[in-house]
Amino acid sequence: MPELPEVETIRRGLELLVVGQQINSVEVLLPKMFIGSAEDIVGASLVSAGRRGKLLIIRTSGTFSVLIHLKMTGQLLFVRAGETTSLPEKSTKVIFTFESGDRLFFNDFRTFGFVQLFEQTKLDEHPFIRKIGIEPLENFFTQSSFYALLSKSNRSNIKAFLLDQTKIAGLGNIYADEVLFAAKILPTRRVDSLSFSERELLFESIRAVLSKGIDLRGSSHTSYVDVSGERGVFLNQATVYQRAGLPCRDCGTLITKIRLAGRGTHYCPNCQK
DNA sequence: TGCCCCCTGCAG
DNA sequence: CTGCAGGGGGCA
Repeated sequence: MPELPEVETIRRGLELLVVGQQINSVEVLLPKMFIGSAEDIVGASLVSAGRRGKLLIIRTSGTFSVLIHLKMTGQLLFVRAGETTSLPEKSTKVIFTFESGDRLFFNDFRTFGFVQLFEQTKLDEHPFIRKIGIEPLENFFTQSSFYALLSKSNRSNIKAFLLDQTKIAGLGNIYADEVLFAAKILPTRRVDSLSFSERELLFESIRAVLSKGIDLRGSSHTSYVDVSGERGVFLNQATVYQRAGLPCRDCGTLITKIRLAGRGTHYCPNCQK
């Protein structure tokens, strides 16, 4: 499931492989997943690949930018002109073909994701972008800004807080569980019960775990791959996610799994307090 | 604030 | 064959 580290890995791939290319055609195979008129970007060149939380924002030389959300099972796959490929396949929903003959395939078997064309001068007014919270790896994500956010959510549990994209952008279920293990905090803890030192360690853990996720090119639990089709290796080092019933890497206690905030939630009942 | 829904593949 | 996987919108 693409979270911040996976989307960032894809963004870097797009920057390397498709930025600078001119769009020759856009083939939409499932209309509900493409918001806007494909012809509006034909002939435009891609000028940058950005990211806000889990949303990719590709700017073009024309009027429209291309927003892409991968949700649960979206993939963006780049194929060079003339390269042998099994694509498109049945999960392929949109195909971008460039002037060079290179192609970018948007695959999504559960069809939760979307591609949307949006006027670039109005991006700040985009209803979804407006709601996205602070970028945890940017410099303006400071301890004081984090504490201010926490103080506005006293009654929620810390796991739900971390998953809320309107507060901190980019954490999903995998990284939320991993962050809480790193911070030695139980996912069920109420925000207002966290001590100052716990808040401090939580702040550091968010940045450390997400950075490590990017370094390891993301998590490939099910369908995540980068634009070159490579899987990420973060989960090889996961401490709790998908490790229910296995011994904690630190203390050997068996990892527990519960359901919280509508998500499978994994933690070490000994290391996390 | 929490639960259901969108949808499909696959584990049990 | 049922239920789980979970990002995010919508609703009570």
